[in-house]
Amino acid sequence: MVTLPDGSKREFATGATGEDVAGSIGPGLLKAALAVKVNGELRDLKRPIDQDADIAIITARENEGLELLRHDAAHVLAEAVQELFPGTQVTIGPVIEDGFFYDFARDEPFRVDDLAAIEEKMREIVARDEPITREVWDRGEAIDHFRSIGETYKAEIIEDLPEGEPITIYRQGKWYDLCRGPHLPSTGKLGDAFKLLKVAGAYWRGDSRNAMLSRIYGTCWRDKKELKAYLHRIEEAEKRDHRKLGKELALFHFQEEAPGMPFWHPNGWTVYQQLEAYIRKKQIKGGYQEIRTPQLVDRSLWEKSGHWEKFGEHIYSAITADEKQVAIKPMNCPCHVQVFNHHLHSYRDLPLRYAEFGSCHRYEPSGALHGLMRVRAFTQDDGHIFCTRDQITSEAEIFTRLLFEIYRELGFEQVRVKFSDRPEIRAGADDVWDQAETALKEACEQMGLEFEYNPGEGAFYGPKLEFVLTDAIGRDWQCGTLQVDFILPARLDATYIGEDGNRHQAVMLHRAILGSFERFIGILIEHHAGRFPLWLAPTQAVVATITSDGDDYANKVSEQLGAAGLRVTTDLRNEKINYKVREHSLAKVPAILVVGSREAGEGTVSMRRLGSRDQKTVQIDEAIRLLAAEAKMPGG
RNA sequence: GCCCAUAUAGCUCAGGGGUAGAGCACUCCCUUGGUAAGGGAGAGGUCGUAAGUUCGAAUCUUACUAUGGGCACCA
Repeated sequence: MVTLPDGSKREFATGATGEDVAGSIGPGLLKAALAVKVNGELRDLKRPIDQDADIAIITARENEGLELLRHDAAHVLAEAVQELFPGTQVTIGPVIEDGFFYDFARDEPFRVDDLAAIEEKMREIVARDEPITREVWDRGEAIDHFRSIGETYKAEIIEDLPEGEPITIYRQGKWYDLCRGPHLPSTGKLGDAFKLLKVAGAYWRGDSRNAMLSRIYGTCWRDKKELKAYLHRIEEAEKRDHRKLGKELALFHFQEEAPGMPFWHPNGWTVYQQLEAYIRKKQIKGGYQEIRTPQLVDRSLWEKSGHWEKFGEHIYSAITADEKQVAIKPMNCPCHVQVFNHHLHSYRDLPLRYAEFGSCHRYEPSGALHGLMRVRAFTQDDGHIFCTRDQITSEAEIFTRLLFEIYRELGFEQVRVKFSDRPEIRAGADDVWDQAETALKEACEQMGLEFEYNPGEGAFYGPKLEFVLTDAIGRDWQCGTLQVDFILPARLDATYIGEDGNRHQAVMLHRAILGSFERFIGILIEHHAGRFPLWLAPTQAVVATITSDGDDYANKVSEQLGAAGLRVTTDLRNEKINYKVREHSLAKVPAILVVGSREAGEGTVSMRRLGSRDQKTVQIDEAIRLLAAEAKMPGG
């Protein structure tokens, strides 16, 4: 007796399979069926259902079905590879977002050029429509078997499976692999909506001490249409790549002599300065005092803070003429403690909120560099709040409100919060951790802040909140952070005089909203696809003439816009207006003000906004009013 | 740092053992044209760097550097 999702019940003989159930409902469903869900557990279609159960037939329409397709694509890939490249060992091949990959162990890594032949072989295997069957093997025999055929990685995987876990082997044609399953009934069900995308190296078990395997990535969809849509989506994302736009819009560049360190050009630096001015305004309003600390600080301070030992390999340093070693600061916190410590503080002074647009350098591994997103020279919108333990909750709350306000004003409505608590390796006593975690959690609760729990992911000195925003095309970026720290104040003796007249150790809250200006601007570029809102746009308006008769008038208009605080340029070139419009549109200038004899006669401009083919003719004053209002920095 | 790929004019790219090519941009000339490329001419590169093979290397080999895609890393 089985119960279908619509509540109806059907009777079957014992040993009936998912296939039988699907077939009894209809031939269409039988054809589309990929697997069956028995009491919530996904199973092969051909596996007998040995009890009364709730049954759902899974087709490609369900996400679970799509995942099955991807999983099978990985298997077909592995079969193809082993057919074409005998001696290659298989390891693992999971489903990932939008596709799958399979890691192979091979002396010669795969090359991009190999993909076409492998994909061709995969299509052949699909065409063969090999039935896929499930077998349960004895554990010891399985290990011996895989070892005997030279599949040492598979043998190792089986050895690591928990005792009692059935060892299932899936066979398709002559090929077979250890797999938990379930799988499609046959390779033909995979269809043709898959594509191999790239090769990559990947460490066995994700550990850089292990051998590097050769990974092949692919994507797989329900049909060709979905595959095409996916490939289109990737292309669209590439169009907003901040490195491409950075070049096109003349925002910044990188060069070989300073890898990972951006050279900001006038356009990019304008965006930077606007963003900085905005954050400065918000932070001052939010009760922060801005400070500035040195770039070069003697090694001894970093030794005392613990950074030299723990992060030494990331620190740039220099030997001075008097043979001292100075570190180019990789972070600002120790310096902020120096400012705090320079005066004696009463509990009445707390909380004390210091902010610095702190320029930091970190020697990041070469392979980690990525445009503005991962750099070696960057500026944090850093801040440290010195407070008492009792103030952690309220300070966390005040900070989080500020952060959400800023994200919203910058156009990011969707923000997730992750709460990371004590890691295995940590400093400080457990009762201190209890207090820090409780305080942070209370702050979240008081604000009604929902968070994902990220166990064991905290900093070694304290728990933290991480703020992840979602951009216009749905990608997540972790930007803001709030970290509770009891360790650094202890190491660097940050204290205050309490009500009782005794010295107490201050608590330090490390916090950033943007994270780094470089990275955040990269995110903004991609979020807006290069079309910055007016307040951030490097050039806000261009006044373009139709003929040289309009030059004087254009200069006058331009001057007035400039006087109103707008960033404006004038295009008097001997070019057709079509040409000028095209060029400034490609440069993503938000407003093109065309002036000809008509406008000059009427004291108007013909305003064309980026992204629109329409234009409207307005008085100069009106144009200034409209643009100046829109160009206002958010947040009052 | 590790694997794979890439590096040719300001940009985007083609070419390929016999001493460099296109389009755009740039300069000059003609054109004064109403909302996404008007026409003509010219200038511009020791083909990422360094070795090697060769009569000859931008082209083949190796190393290095940077960049890209991943992996590891991201305090």
